[in-house]
Amino acid sequence: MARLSGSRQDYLKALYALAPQGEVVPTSRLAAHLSVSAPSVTNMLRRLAEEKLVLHKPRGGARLTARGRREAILMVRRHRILETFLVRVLGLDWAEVHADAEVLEHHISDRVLEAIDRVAGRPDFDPHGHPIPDPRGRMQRRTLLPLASLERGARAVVREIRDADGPRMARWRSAGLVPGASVRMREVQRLDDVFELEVAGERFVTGSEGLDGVLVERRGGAGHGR
Amino acid sequence: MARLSGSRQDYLKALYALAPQGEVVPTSRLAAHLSVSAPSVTNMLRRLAEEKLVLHKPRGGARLTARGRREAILMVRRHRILETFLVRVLGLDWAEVHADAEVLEHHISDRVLEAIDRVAGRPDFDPHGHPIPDPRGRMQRRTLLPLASLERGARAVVREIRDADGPRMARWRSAGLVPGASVRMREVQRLDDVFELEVAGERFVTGSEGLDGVLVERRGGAGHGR
DNA sequence: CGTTCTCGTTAGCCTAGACTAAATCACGGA
DNA sequence: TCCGTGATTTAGTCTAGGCTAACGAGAACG
Ligand SMILES: [Mn+2]
Ligand SMILES: [Mn+2]
Ligand SMILES: [Mn+2]
Ligand SMILES: [Mn+2]
Repeated sequence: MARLSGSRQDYLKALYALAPQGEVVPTSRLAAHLSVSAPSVTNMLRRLAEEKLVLHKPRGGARLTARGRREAILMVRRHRILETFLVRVLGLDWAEVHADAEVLEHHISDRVLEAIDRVAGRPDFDPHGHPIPDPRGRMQRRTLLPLASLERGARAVVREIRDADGPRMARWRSAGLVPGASVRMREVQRLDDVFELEVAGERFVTGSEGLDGVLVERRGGAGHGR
Repeated sequence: MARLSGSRQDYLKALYALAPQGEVVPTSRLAAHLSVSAPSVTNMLRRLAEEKLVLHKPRGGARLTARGRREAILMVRRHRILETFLVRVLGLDWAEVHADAEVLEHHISDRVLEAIDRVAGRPDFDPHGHPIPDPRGRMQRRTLLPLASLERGARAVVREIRDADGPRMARWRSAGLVPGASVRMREVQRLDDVFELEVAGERFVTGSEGLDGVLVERRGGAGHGR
C-alpha cells in the first residue's frame, strides 16, 4: 500500500476535523477549511473515493470510510505528538507551533515519530489540551463547552484551546487561559457581548469573539449546576 | 525570494557534493548521483541557470554560482544538524539516520532548525564526523586520507565515515571504526587486497572495499611518516 | 577524413494537484 | 408546476518534476 501523499493526508484530516463522527461534509466546507477551490475538492474526492478512503455521493458530500478515518486519526496523532515535542523538547512557543507541525506531520517516518513521542514523555494531551490518539487510534472523548456558554457564577476548568492565530493564543495565555486553569464567570452581558471572568484570581473582561475556541469542563462549586 | 523547492535543494546539494570547489560537473554524473534520468537533469539545470543558481554551458556541464553554493552549503548544514539531533537527542542509530535527514532537511523551518541545533548542543561535527558549516556557511576544511591508503605500521585517527549502506556502517562501528578512534595498519597485502588493522587494541582484517569511506588523519608514532 | 560511439539535448508524454469559467443539478418559493 | 439561485461538477489550463525515444555534436578511432 503506497504511502498517502501529503495532500491526501490533509484532505482526510480535514474531513475528520469537520465531522469526527463520520457525518457527511459538503464540498464547500472542505474547500473553505483547506483553502482550495471547490473543483479541486471534487477532483480529490473522486480519487480518494477510488482508493476507498472516502464515500463520495456526487452532489451529496463526502464522508470518511473506516480506512479513511483510521488514516485521519493517525494524522491527528502525528500532529499532536509533534506539537507537544516542539513545545516540551525544543522549547518553542505554545502559540506558534501549529504551522511547523502542519508541515512536519507529512514527512516524519514512523521511526522518528516513535522517538519523538518517547522524548516528549509519551504525552496524552498536546500543548493545547487536545487528547492524543494512541497508536491504534483510540482517544479519550470528552464533552466540553465553549467558555462563553457559562452562566453567571459558574465555575469550570479550561481543557482545550483551539488552534487560532498566534496573537490571539498568546493573549489567552497571558490572561491565564491555559489548559488546566480554573475559571469563574463573574458577569455575563449577552446583549453587549461582554464577559467578565476570574482566571487564577485575576479579572479578565472580553467579548465572546475573544473566547471562541476556549473549551471548558464545568465544575461544581458556587455555580448554578443542576 | 521564494523558497527553493525540495528538488532544487537536492540538485544544488548534489552539485556541491560532486564538486565542492565549484568545478564543472557533467550532466551524467549529476543524473547518477540523484538517480534521475539525464533529460530530467538538463531540464532542471536550465531552470536553475535562469534563477542564477548554476552556470550551465549546454554540453559543457554545470557548476554552482556563488548563490547556488551558498544555498547548497546551507542544505549541508541542515542535513548534518538533523543527523546529529536524530542521534544525540532522539537516540536513533548512527547508521540509519541518513534517510530521515534527507527528507526532513527540506521541511524544517529556520526556527525549528535553530531549536534543534540548540538541543543537540550546537555540534561542530555530525555523527559521521563531517564538519557542520556555521550559519554563514563557513566550515573547517581538513585533508583526510582513505584508511586503505595507509602503509604498514602507520598510525592514524578516524575522522569521517562516509554515508554508506546501513549494514556496512554498522559493521564499521562494531569493528570500532568510529570518528575519533585510533588505528594502526598492521599488515598490507595490496595484491590480495587484504588489510590487517589494529583498532582500539583489536585486530580487524578486511578488503579495501570494506574500507572505502573511512577517512583518517595520519598520526606520528611508529609510522613511516616522512 | 570519414565513421562511430557517447553523452547531452530536444520532443513529446505523464501524474499530481492546483486554478478559472462554464455547465448543471436540486431545492425552495411563487 | 416552474423558476431562480446557489452549490457542485465538468471542461480546459497550468506548473513542477519526472520519464522514454529520437536526434545530434564532438571526440575518438580507423
Ligand atoms: Mn495544531
Ligand atoms: Mn498538514
Ligand atoms: Mn547524511
Ligand atoms: Mn534531500
